[in-house]
Amino acid sequence: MAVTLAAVAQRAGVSPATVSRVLNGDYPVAVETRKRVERAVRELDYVVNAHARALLHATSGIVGAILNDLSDPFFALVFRGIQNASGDMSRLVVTCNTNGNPDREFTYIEMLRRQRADAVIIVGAGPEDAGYRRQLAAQARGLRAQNSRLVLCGRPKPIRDAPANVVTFDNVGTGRTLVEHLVGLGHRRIAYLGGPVGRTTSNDRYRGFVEGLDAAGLPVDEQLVADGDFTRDGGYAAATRLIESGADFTAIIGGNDQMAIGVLVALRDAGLSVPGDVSVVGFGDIPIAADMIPALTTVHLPLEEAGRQALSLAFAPQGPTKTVTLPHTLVVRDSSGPVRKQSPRRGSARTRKHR
Amino acid sequence: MAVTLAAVAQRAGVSPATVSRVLNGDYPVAVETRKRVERAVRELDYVVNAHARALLHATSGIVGAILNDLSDPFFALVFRGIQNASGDMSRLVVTCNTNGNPDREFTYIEMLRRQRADAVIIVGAGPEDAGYRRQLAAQARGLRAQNSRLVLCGRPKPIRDAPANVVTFDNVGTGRTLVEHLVGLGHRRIAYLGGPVGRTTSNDRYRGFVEGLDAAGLPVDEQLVADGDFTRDGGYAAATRLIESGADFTAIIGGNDQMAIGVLVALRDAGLSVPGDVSVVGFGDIPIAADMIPALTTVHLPLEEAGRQALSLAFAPQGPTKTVTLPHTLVVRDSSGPVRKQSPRRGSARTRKHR
DNA sequence: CTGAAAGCGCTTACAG
DNA sequence: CTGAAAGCGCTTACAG
Repeated sequence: MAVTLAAVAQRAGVSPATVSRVLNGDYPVAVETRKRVERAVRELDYVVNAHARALLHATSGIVGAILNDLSDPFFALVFRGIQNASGDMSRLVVTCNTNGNPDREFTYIEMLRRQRADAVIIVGAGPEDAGYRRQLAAQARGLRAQNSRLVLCGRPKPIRDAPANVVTFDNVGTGRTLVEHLVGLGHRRIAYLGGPVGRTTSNDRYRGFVEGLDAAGLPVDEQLVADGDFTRDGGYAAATRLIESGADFTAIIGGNDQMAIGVLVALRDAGLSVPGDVSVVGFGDIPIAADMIPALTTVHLPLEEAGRQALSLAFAPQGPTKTVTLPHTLVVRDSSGPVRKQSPRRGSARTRKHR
Repeated sequence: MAVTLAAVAQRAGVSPATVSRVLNGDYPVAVETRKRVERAVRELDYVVNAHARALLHATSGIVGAILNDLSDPFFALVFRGIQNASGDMSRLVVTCNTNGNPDREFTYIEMLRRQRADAVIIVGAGPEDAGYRRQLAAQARGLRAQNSRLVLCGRPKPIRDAPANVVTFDNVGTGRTLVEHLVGLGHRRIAYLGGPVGRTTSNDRYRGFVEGLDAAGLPVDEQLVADGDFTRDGGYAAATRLIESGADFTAIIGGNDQMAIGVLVALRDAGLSVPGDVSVVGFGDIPIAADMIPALTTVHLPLEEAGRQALSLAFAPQGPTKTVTLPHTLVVRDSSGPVRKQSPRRGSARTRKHR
C-alpha cells in the first residue's frame, strides 16, 4: 500500500541497505548515490515505517500519559508540563483519558505495553483499595521487565517496593494549611466538601483537614462534611445541599479549585456573600481561580512543574526508585476573610471587592 | 528483552501459530491446548508486540490529534469530544501540541505518518498563507496514499481539492452575530481585540465584525482594533492599552472567551463597570464563561460535538470529501447591556449583578 | 485441531 | 563505499 524502502531502492537503483544508510545519515555514502536516493525518497514521498523500526530497536519513542480528564485544568496543566519537557519532539505522547475508571487505566497500560512505550506516566489520584494497588504494582513490574518505566504523578506508590518513580504533593499538608489559615481568621465551624471517596488525593486532603481541626482543638462535625466529584457542578450541588440543610458554618473548603468555584456560585445564588458571610478556599490554584470574584484563596500546587519532573524521571538513568514531593504554598486572595460574629444569613449584602 | 510469543509457545509446548490463534481467539483450538497457552501467557506476563502486528496489518489503531495547546479550554473541549467518540478504547489517541507553530505541525504529521496512524485530526486555526496551505494539501495527499486520512477541525480546507474532511464553524457568521447583538443594544463604537493575525479563525471572525459594522452602516475605526494571541493575558494587555489610549468606545469584542475574560478583568482593574460602562462579549462559550462576574455574553460553539464529528469523519467510509459546518448560537448573559448616553469614565460604579 | 514456512518493512553485522 | 543475508516478533495461507 504505502511506499516501502525497497521501492525507493529500486527507483534509485541501489540496495535497500544503502537507502537505509542514507536515511539514517550516520554512515559514509557516496555523494552521487546519496543524491539519487534522496531524489527517489522525494519523488515517491517515502515515509519510513516506525513499526518496522521499533521491531529492531525495542523502543518506540512513545510515552503514555494516563489521566482522568484532560479538560480538567489540573490535568491539563500537568500534561502541559509533560509535553513541554518532552519538547524536542522526537517523542510522541499518547494521552489516555480514564474518567477515573481503574479498569480503563489497566486497559490503557496494557495497550501502552503493547506499543512498547518507553514510559507510562499516570497522573492524578488512584483508588486506595488493596486489590487495585497490588494490580498496579504488578503492572509496574511488567513495565520494568519490558525495559520501560512507570511514573506516578500526584499519588504515592501503590505498595512499598513497586518499581515506580513518584512526583507528588503533600496533600495532607495542604489540608492542614487551609484549616490553619481559616482558624487563624477566627473560623470554628468549617465545612469540607471533598473529592471522590476512596481516592488517595481526596483522602489525604481530608486527613489534613481533620488533623488541622485536631491541632486547633476543634471537633469534626459530620454535618459539615460531604463527598463530591472534583467538578464545578459537584461543588455547586454539595454547597447547595449544605446551605439548604440549615447547618451552621462560616467557611467552606472545596475539595479542589473547581469545586470551590462551584461553591462560590452556589453561595452567590443563595444570596450569601463571600467572604462576608462565608469564606471559601480550594486546592490547586488553577489559573482561573484568580479571576473569580471574589478571587479564590487556595493552595498553589506547581502542576506544570510536576509534569515536567514526571517526564524527566521517566527518562532518568536507572537506579533506586525516587519520590519527589513538590512544595505547596498558600495563596490568600479575597474569598477568605475574618469570621463574622453571627451565623450566615440569606440575603446579607456586604461584599468586599478588589483585587 | 521482553517476552516473545515464541517464548510462550515453547513454555506451552506448542507452535507459535497456535499461540497466535489462542490470543486472537477467532480460530478453533483444543480446550486443553488453549488452557496451556493461557497459563503460559499468564506466567510469563506476555504482552503482544503491537509493532509486529502493525507490520502485518498496515494499520496501527492510532489516531493523531494535533492542537495548539491542550490546556486551552477550546482545544480541551474539542479533544474531549475526540476521545469520547473513540470511546471503545481500541484506539490510542496521540496528542501533539504545536503552540501554533506550523513547523511543529508538519513534524508531527510526519511522525504520525511514520506510525501509520489511521487518521490525523488537526484542530484549530491554520495560517492563511499560500505556501503553508500547499504544503498541508501535500500532506493530506500523502496521508491518503498511506490509506490514512486528514480531518480538519475548526478550519477550512487549505486548497479546494485537498483530500481532507472538515468540521468547522461559521466564524464569519459569529462575528456578524456579535456585532448585530451589540448594535441592537445601541452600541456604535465597538472595539475589536482579536486573535493572532494571519490565521483563519482570527481573520474570519474579524471579517464578520467588519461585515456586521458595514451592515449597520458603521465605519471601522482602526483605533479600536488590535490583534492578540487568544490568551487571557493577551486580552488583559490589549484592553489595558485600549483604555490607556483614551479611545472612545462602549463595547469590546474579545477574539475568544479567554481574551474576553482578560478584558473583563482589565476593565475591572481600571475601575470601569461592565456592562454599565462597557459591554464585553467573546467567542466560544467555554464553561467558565458563565461563572464570571458579570457572566460573559458569547457565541456558543459546539466544541465537544465538533471533536466527536471530527473523529467520526476520520473513520467514515471512503467517498468524496465532506465539510460539516456546525451551528452557533448567541448566548446573552450579563456582560452586555444597553449603551449609556455618555462615554465611559473611570471610577463609575454602577453594576448590574445577577445570574 | 496443529505446525512449518513465508513474509510484513526495516537495520545491521559481515563481506567485499 | 556497497550489497546479500539474517533477523526483529508476529500472522496467515497452506498442508496435513
